[in-house]
Amino acid sequence: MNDILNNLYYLEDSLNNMNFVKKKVFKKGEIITTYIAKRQQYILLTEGEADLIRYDINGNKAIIEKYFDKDLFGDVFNTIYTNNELFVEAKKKCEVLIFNYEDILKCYQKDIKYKKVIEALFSVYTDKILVMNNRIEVLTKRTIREKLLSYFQIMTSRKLKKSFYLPFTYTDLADYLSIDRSAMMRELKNLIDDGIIKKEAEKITLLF
Amino acid sequence: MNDILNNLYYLEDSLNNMNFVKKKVFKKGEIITTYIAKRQQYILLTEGEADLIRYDINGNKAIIEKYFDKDLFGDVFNTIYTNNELFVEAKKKCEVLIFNYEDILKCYQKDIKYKKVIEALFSVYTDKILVMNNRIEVLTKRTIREKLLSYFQIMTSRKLKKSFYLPFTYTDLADYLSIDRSAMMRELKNLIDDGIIKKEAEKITLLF
DNA sequence: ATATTTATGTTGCAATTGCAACAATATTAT
DNA sequence: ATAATATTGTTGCAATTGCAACATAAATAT
Repeated sequence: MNDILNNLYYLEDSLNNMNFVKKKVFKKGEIITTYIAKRQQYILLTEGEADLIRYDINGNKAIIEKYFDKDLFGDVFNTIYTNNELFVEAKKKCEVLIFNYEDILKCYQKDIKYKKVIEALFSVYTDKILVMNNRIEVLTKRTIREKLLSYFQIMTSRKLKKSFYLPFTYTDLADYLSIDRSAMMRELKNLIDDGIIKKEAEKITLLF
Repeated sequence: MNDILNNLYYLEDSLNNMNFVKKKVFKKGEIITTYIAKRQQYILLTEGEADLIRYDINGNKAIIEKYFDKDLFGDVFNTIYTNNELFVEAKKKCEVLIFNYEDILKCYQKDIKYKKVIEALFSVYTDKILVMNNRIEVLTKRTIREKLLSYFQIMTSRKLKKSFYLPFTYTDLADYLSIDRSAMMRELKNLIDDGIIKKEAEKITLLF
């Protein structure tokens, strides 16, 4: 994971020195970008917090992804074969670097020292794929219990310990697992009663 | 979609002319690669059919992905935070080209004409992400009916027509949607009875 | 041509899940 | 400090789903 972060810091530094990269600032509530037109645009969030939002056919708003410091997003990462509106909204004041695919490759052509920039971009793709693989792994589990355990195992397998802190609220966890919150709470209680997990506020410990 | 295919044909041609690319042939049933060690290896399946297989903790075998002509796979595309065994097994006689990430970047450093190779690789990543986005979109739907309709809409939104042919059996569709097959059949019947879809063998037509 | 395997279609029943509705905390805004 | 908002925790009940167990049809192997 540190590799990815290192790459992203390198990416930010490099981008700051490239003349085709635009720096922009958005206030809370402003739309940073939409994914209606495909324009192979990358946006690196250097500071702030933003949500990728989708409105479905029924007009229901859903938060698809959350972006924080050093997150890289753009239409290429969220192509989907539906015509739902997708856009990124600033949740706080946001500072971003905007650039596009063609310019990145051109800069590499001109100067071989930018190899690491290309590598950093590749690592972002790989990381997105990792995150999505994890999500699919969890979502393909049939029952709430299996979904929870699958998620817990992924969270603990990154490190040696059998415990971890939830990176978001229980309400959000239910959203992430795409299950009903109250049903999830009930199943968490079952897992505790069965001696399979321990739960102290946001800290989950696996007992197997 | 044709862009991606063009890119892949270009990739195959280019790879054939690169000295660090190894050509290999596997018989049916042989293991093409395992994903136990992370080695940034890419494998282009030039001919044949292969399955990405995972054994979970209970020893249950699951087919995670299916590969056909011109599919590119490798450990980078299937990183996940669990220690389940992952490997690719040839379902027919397979011809593959094996190469790795470092060599590809090196070759670009030496000769700028390989820009298109890098582009082709990027497009593979983007395509994988598209496929995964679609899968997640469908899997996050709560009910079987919503899952089916979401999948159908993705299938039809690629083209103007309201109908399409299932690319796999109904049994596999249930697996893809991660739902019980009989429950899915029942819900398909409901959708037909409600006049929402038409179903003729593998052909599905949306009536809305 | 026949046997074997795989896929489709159907149904009763039990288990799981989602929904609604609420109380109790905790967090954030003014 | 107080109000407003968001999160957590809980439960009865109805609806959906998965399971098991079939029959039938289609595809594949011998």
